[in-house]
Amino acid sequence: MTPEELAASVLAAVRDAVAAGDLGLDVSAVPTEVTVERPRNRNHGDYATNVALRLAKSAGRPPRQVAEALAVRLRDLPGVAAVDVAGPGFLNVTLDAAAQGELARAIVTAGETYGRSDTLAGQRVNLEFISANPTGPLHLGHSRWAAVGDAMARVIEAAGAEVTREFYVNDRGVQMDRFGESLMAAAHGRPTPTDGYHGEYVGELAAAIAAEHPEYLTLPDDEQMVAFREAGYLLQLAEQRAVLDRFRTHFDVWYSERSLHDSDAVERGMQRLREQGHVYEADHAVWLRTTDFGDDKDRVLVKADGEYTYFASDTAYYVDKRTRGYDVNIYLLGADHHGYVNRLRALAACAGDDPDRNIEVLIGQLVKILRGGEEVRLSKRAGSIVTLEDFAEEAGIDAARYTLCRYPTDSPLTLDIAVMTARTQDNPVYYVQYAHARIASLLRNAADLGLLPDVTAFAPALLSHEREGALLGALGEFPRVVATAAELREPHRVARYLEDLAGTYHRFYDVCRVLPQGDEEAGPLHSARLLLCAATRQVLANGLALLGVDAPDRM
RNA sequence: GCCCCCGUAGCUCAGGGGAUAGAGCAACGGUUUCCUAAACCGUGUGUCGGAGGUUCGAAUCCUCUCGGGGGCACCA
Repeated sequence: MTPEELAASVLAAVRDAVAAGDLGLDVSAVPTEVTVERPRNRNHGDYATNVALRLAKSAGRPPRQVAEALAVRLRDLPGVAAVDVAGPGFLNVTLDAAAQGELARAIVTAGETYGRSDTLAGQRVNLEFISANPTGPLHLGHSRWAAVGDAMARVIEAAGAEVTREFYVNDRGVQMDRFGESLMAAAHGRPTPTDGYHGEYVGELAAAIAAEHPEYLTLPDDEQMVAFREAGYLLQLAEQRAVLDRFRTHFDVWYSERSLHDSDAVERGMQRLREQGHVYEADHAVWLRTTDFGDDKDRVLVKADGEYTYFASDTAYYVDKRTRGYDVNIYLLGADHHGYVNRLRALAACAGDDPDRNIEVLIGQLVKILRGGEEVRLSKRAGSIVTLEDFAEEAGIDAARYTLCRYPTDSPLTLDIAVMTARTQDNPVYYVQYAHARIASLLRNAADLGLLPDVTAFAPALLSHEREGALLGALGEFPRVVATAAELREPHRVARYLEDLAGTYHRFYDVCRVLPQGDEEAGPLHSARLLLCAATRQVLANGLALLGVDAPDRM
């Protein structure tokens, strides 16, 4: 029996009790769902629900009395061994071993689909992340979004939504020109202009472009800057894609800011806002009255000189996403962009949308990096940067992705490069991967003995050991963990769950011998445990896949 | 000045109203004739920054406050 099935049964018991008049409640007071959780303390049964405590007030009865009325009904359920009323009014449910053990069969049968749900079914989600300027290499800050954003996309998909991963290419504006000027200066051996880009990559890029196109060097300055800018842009963009590709983060859409302007998307976006009545002119500029929706000041769309602002691009881009049919538009931004939250939400409202439903701006705190106890500053312009490429190579892709994914993004992350690289054996990713490899090895050994996990010849009631119960309980949590991670946009929950599951497995393994020893004949318990191991391997693999981390068969 | 994030064990951090607040690391000690010891077991630590409030119940929600970090543009 899965926790979901039990929750449904508890809900049915509530309905039944209400219908029978046992709770003094009207049918309308029946909750739409009840929570069934695994108590930390095993003395509190396999599952516990607080539904009686929640209903007590409106029922006007002591919680324990409500609980008793429900307990009577739950005790009759097939698979339920015991129901106790405990503490202030908790219902503690103990399953019989067979009902619990059935889960192993269900998981092995479901295979790669175990953990998926329809929690977010029907939603079309656009998930935008990284969106770095194509003016330099991706750095460690981008790495966090590369890992988290990709995992988030996988998790949301697992919950049944349709997800488009999108990278917005900021290929227009002043920064691009500064980039072009910096390349041109470097190609001539001149010092980097004020506000230009530093760093070795600028010189390397300039040299590569000059070698490929020596004729650029004799162009008039204006044309030359453009030539260098465009060549540098294409090279940088290609490099970013290649680096992300190796990091296993793939985008469905690379959306160019220029293309917004080349099409009539910007004008269409403006039109949409005008129709909604939030656009006005003042001081020769065109403004959007974002203060109508909680922004602390209005924003300029068209500057007095007639140029569109970056915010105008944002507006057009948002409207374009909506036009492409995305109900939920998620922006994963760094903390340095947190000032954008209100204006983006206001923008959605100005476009006539619901900012609580159509747009979600998630702010991720920045990553600090320590090297030798000193903070390494990250800046494309400063030149002293840890690139995504270097980081992934130094730490390994699995360790890099996993480490970046296992923390909530609203907490600042401090990574010591030395810890990531020199002490990799302490990294939780290896703990989880090791559990997978251990089971894979066990399954190989079993196959050598002619034993294969078999869902047809499976005796679930034999899985009655305490550690088997703990393991089954942990396995049953997986679908809810994934669904919650998807709803809250918190993929780190999957990582934390896997660490817990790996530990639970290791403790099971330590006590419960799976394969026959010596000349011992293989019996039903061996088979049952083997299937339990196969189920665990499946969940570990499914979970690691959600994080984009390998599940190795050997370590 | 206004806004956002954080404050939990010696360190790094989990804990989206539930029962006695957890894990890893670090320290000390133990476990292997047989399935991967990258594992497991044991020993100790907490004014959950502080003060109020909400309620059957608060680390969790609300208000205030202290401390740390980040952000404010007709820049991108």
